Amino acid sequence: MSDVRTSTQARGDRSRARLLDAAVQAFSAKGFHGTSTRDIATAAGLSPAAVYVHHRSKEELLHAIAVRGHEIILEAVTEATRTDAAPAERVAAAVRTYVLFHARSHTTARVINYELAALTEEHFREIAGMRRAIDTVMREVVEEGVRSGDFDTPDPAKAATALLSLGIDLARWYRDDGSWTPESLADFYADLALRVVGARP
Amino acid sequence: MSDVRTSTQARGDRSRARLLDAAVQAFSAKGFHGTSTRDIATAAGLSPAAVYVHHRSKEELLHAIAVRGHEIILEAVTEATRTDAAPAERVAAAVRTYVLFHARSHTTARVINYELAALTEEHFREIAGMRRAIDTVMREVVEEGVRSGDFDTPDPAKAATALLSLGIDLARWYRDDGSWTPESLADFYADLALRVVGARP
DNA sequence: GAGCCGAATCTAAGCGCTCACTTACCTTTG
DNA sequence: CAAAGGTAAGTGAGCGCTTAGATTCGGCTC
Repeated sequence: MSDVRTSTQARGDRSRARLLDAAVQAFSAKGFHGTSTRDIATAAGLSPAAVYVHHRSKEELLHAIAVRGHEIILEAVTEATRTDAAPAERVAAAVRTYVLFHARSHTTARVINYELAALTEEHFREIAGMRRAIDTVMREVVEEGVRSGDFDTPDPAKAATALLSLGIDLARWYRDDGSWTPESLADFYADLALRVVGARP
Repeated sequence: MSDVRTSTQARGDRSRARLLDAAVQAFSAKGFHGTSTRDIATAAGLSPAAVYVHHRSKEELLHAIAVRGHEIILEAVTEATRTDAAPAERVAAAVRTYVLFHARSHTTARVINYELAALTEEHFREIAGMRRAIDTVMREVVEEGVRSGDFDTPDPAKAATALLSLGIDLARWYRDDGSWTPESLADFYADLALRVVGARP
């Protein structure tokens, strides 16, 4: 095993990651169709052709970004709700986690929420499945709270949709240079989530 | 005055409107950069060059769509809150109006909420001003309710942002062929808004 | 009311340019 | 030397937009 810093393998891995990172930044700022493969290569410090050494196509870059992002979110939300705490605590934890991700990783979040129409039909269906899974996690916690009598809402499915909606839209308007921190937003939205589902005081 | 159906003037007006309409559909489905001027012209039943008879550029089409859409929303929300009803009723009316627009006109709403990055800096600033005005209307109703003691929320500005956020994101996920009607969503979100601002029962 | 003009609508053709992606080749490293 | 990383120099296709000119039509003249 050789020095990691000079290994060909490690160099390749680093370039691959730099390209993905550059693609996230560019797709977020200019959109998939507004970004050229030259933009991505240049931002990664490589020649235009280098994109195709590590990725099959521009669309495959978007797909990789989308899969990774949705995996992270699904795991985080699942983790947050997989406790034996009361429904109120679990909903608050799920929303807090979800909001923190969308605020802290708003660049990635913008790409994986707003650029999905540029995916191939097959890739889109794959991502749509992951999104349905995230939706299901949130809806089931709300439904459970309603069944147990902890929550009171006229429509648990709409309530769950609204909670996810708030997190997603956060990625659209959130600015790093604003005065609202991810943590203060997570606090506010966690409290708001309990109002939305009608959690008993 | 000649027959309207055959007048040159009327033909021109109709083409202009058809181009704008085609642009809304295309921008919504494929994004600004994913749409070609040929797409727009073809959808409007005209040759590619006809776009430039009625509009200066592709960006100017987007600008016209954005101005129109924001004018409608600002007027609707202002109208809904300009009554001497109690704050709770005014917030509910504003949210109801806002949600109805974003559900019924989700195609337009998608364009004017998600394609603004493609505007020139000057046009973007113009639209940003209109968006701030909409934000102000909503925030002021919430703040007034808090001052009068009708509402109870730890952060009126965040609450107002959340209410607008819900409406905007609705345009992203709403489908005409879904089972949720604009009216049922408006009802649900109006009730939800009162929970969010902590309206006294 | 026939004949014509000017303005507006619209298109065929195509301009210069950038796009995503490929090929043929060199370099680095184990 | 084999395998992987990387690039210079393209490819054809499609882009936004322009130009030159044909067509349409209301209104004016006599």
